[in-house]
Amino acid sequence: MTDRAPRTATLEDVARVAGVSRATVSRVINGVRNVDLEIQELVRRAIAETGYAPNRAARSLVTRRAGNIALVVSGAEDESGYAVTVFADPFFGRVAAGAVDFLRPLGIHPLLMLADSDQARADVVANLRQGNADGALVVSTHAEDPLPELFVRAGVPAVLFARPATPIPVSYVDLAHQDGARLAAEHLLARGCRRLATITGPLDVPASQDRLAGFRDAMARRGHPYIPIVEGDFKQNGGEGAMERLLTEHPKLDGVFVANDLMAQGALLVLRQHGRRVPEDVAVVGFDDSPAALACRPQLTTVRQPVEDMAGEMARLLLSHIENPKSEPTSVIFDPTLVVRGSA
Amino acid sequence: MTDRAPRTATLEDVARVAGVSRATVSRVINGVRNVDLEIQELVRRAIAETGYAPNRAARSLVTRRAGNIALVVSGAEDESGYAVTVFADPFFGRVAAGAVDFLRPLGIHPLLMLADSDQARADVVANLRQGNADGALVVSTHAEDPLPELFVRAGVPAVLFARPATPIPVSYVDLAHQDGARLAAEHLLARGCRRLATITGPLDVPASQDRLAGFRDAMARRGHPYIPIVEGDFKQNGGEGAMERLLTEHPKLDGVFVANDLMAQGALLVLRQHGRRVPEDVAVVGFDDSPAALACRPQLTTVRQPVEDMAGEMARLLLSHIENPKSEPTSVIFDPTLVVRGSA
DNA sequence: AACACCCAAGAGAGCGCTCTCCGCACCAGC
DNA sequence: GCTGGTGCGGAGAGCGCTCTCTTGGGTGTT
Repeated sequence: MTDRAPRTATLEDVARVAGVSRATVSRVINGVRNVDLEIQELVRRAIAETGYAPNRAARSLVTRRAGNIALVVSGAEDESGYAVTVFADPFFGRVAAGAVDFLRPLGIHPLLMLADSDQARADVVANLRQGNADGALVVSTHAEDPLPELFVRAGVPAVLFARPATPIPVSYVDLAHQDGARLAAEHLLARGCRRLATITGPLDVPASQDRLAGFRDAMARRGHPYIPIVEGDFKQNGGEGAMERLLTEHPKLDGVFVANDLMAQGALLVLRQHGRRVPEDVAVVGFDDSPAALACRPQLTTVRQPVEDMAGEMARLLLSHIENPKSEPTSVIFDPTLVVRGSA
Repeated sequence: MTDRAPRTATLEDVARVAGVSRATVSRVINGVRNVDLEIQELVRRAIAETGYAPNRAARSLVTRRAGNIALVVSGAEDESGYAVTVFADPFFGRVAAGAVDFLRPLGIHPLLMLADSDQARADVVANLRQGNADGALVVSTHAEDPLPELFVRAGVPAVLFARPATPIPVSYVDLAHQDGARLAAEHLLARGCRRLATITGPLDVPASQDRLAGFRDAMARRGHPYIPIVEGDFKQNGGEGAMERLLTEHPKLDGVFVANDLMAQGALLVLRQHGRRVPEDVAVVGFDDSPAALACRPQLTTVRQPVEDMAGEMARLLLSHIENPKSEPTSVIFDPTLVVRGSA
């Protein structure tokens, strides 16, 4: 090669310029231990002069730390050609935002990975085993996601969003879904609704089960043992279909608890089409407090899930597991709050 | 340390098990050059047996390639505490999806970075210089973003989404915004609208300027030299405000071209509040074909921007620049299409 | 004044890989 | 039978860093 690039400065170069040893430069860069203040200044000047930037690969090689973590979305393959629906989902955006907010001050950036097939999951695990990231934040789009198990088996530190459907020894953060559903139930009853129904999420997902159980339980305690339910899919379309059915089967209902905002948005649309005023004729409470809640008219009263904080906590847990690999799995459960807006 | 972990297998271990040299194992792993088929099989077996996973740091150290690329969102600081609004924006989600779709088959994962302050931008550049990623995909949320310039100066390969406001020698992909606006204009005129107006994006953004220019130009050519405009901010709220103003100042308008779907969604809401039927009284055309377009009622007729394909092309360009560092900057301009739905 | 002690700084090994350089074996050509 | 080419595999350097070990000089104690 005749025209090799002007090789970027190394520790050695800085050391030479500063007139000290490589080890000393390393020490001031990593802020460790007794280095004379004058020499520190000397080194710093040499770093500036040479435009030195430490080589992460070399560092990683010896520290056995990548300094990156993975943010993995795992689930079934999307029917559309693109991964669109996952990443464009504001829920995922909130997770990413929460993780980034927590990690950025630490100089850590998440690697975005999509694991929507067994092959992809194997690739992701291999990638982590190769040391491309020190651990993984996992968001599963479906119940029974095999990825967490794979991570556990490979000894890769991982933290999940939401309790796994099958218990495995892995840390996770979650929401007190039942409490959230209770909040919704109490609010609907308090505003005078008496003929209530609920649109649930996919019932193989623990979160859906919990929200349903919490709602039923709260209603039962208050003298409403029977609550009509329709199972949805957490998407707007599903919410529309479910609301149609509910309206057909229970035309006189006056309140609905919808297990997430996207479906609630659909439900609102259908209610309006059928000439029902919200909240006068039918009150609607959603779940999540996603951006969609604000795009609805009336704006959605909803159970807020502090997704960003939860994602931040995931990152915190992951880092501590990376730091201390033999620590026991933990879980952190967050409390939901009710955000009252126009729909109920 | 008494209880050191059972050190993960290295090339050396595989070589020993297979009874060959380290170099040979490396050759079969990287699929290079003449290795006897029998020996290949031997090595593969040894790899499986030892559960070997190559160490990326070691490889990166010698190849001088991270095998990662950065996906950077650069712009002004968010007023909310969280990075929420950026990542929860479906537009960003589509970019991420398009990039991931293109990169995943290549075994490359994007590093998610947020650069919302000068400090953060400096950190991002430093991170790239350290070799944490081989190049950057840049999405700027505002015009005059200083990040691209920083990358160019640091010699970091970068590809931008959208033409930079100030010309700099860097590759980018973009949309033929003017053509898109023309499509909207022609459609509105074709359906009989005669009193048209437009809600623009922030006018310091080239895309906004182009959409406005394209719309005005197309209208002028068809005998409508004057078009009322209101400047928006690309957000739903802004769209609502702008529509209010438009309705006040031009109560008889019968068609609006809104520079993005989010604002169009807001405009639709306001039109309904004011008792205008869409599309009968006022026809509305949006821009982007974002998921919001489907959440509107009526669903939004909009100019589709093939964001996923554009992001994929960004990744392709970036990879080729990484491959061939002295290649000239290029740009690729995509064509918009009109998606006709209910609103116009 | 002699010794122990401590702390700052250097020397040097080594992390796991790639890749160039070589050597060896085999074959064709004269 | 010798030379030259070719194809396969090994040896070994070296990527840039961290970190242990060691050295040397200053300080404190008796």
